[in-house]
Amino acid sequence: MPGTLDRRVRRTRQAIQQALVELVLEKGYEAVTVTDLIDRADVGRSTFYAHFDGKQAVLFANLSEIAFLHPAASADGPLFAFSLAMFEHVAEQRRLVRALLGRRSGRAVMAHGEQLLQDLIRDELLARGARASTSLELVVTCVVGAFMALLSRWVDEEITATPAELDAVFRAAVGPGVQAMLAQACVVRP
Amino acid sequence: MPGTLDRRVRRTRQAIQQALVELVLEKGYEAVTVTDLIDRADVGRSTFYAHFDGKQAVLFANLSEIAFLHPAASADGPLFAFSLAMFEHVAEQRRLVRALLGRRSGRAVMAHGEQLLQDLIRDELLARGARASTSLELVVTCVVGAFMALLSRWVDEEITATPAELDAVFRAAVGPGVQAMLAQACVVRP
DNA sequence: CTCCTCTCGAACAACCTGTTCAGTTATGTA
DNA sequence: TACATAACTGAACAGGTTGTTCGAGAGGAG
Repeated sequence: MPGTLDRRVRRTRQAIQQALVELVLEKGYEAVTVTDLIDRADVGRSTFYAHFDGKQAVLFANLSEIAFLHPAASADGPLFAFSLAMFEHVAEQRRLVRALLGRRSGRAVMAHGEQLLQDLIRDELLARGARASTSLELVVTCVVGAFMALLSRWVDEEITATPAELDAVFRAAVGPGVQAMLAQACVVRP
Repeated sequence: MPGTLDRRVRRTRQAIQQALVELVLEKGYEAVTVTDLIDRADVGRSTFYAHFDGKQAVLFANLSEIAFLHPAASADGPLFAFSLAMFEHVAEQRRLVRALLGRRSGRAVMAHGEQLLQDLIRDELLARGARASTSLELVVTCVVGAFMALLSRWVDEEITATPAELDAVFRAAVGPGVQAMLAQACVVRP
């Protein structure tokens, strides 16, 4: 009995979450209605609202199940080592990620993803000797923006590339600048 | 008679566009309804639909009136010279830009803004000797992402900084990486 | 001043949301 | 297996939104 949950509950939630992914891929997030969702999932209206507050809640439920979006920051190894691994994981589940984070999904999810990445990158820079400041926050924002933009256009298939290529460009683009700033920050430190 | 338009038409459109800005700032784009809009603008429902297809059309109409979002690419001067000017213009009209491009607005507008910037930056890199390729497209995406992220968080007042500071961080973050790639590209060229 | 365009305002069907409730399953367990 | 319970059904509901229609009236252009 996985998750100590009633089998019916598992089945229902699974059906709804699956339906959302399909529908987002077909019509885009905005166009999906709760009615669409319960029709596709073949679930009663009242049942739906017993499990979720609305379609956005389903979206977040799906998002939180993507484990590789929560890696830990590291001070060792190359800068932004998370990048390649993340692109590779995304490649494996491109369909799902596309529905959740792609152009056709909602803005709230995008913001959620950015938040995760923001914390991750800030931690890594702090671990590498940067000191907390407005300036650091700005740099983190740049790096997050660059990565998310790459990810977005990739899953939406506006650009074709391998995870390795994406990783290479990402680090080539922001790496040197960030490295230079880190060097400065280290000089300032004792 | 500016714009060869009936004064009533001018008044109506102006009222509606103004109302959208106010309402987006108050409630966020998603929450604004056409009914809100016509109440605030004090305009008949049928009148509204005589001018716009829906609230998104109003948003785009507003967006297209922001002239400084359409600068020209240049091959002279420092890399990404548009940056400082753009941040300064935005600072002057922060309220408007926030309503249009901020976190509380719609995703479609964001995409529109990204598209403009994408063309601008690609042109600049091409003018500086880069050759068209998938790789260039990836780099452009990174730069656009970094800039838009900075802009977004700034107008939403998640971070406090002067245009000069933003410009400095933006160019420090992506400048070195892009310069390095341009240098490589130039070696390859005749 | 006159004509023509624009606006008004109400009314409309169609859709979506979120809630309720009585009746019907399906589950986990004793 | 039998049963108490939790979950699901399905329909109905009020409240809100959208986009359209129409005749009457007001305002501008010439």
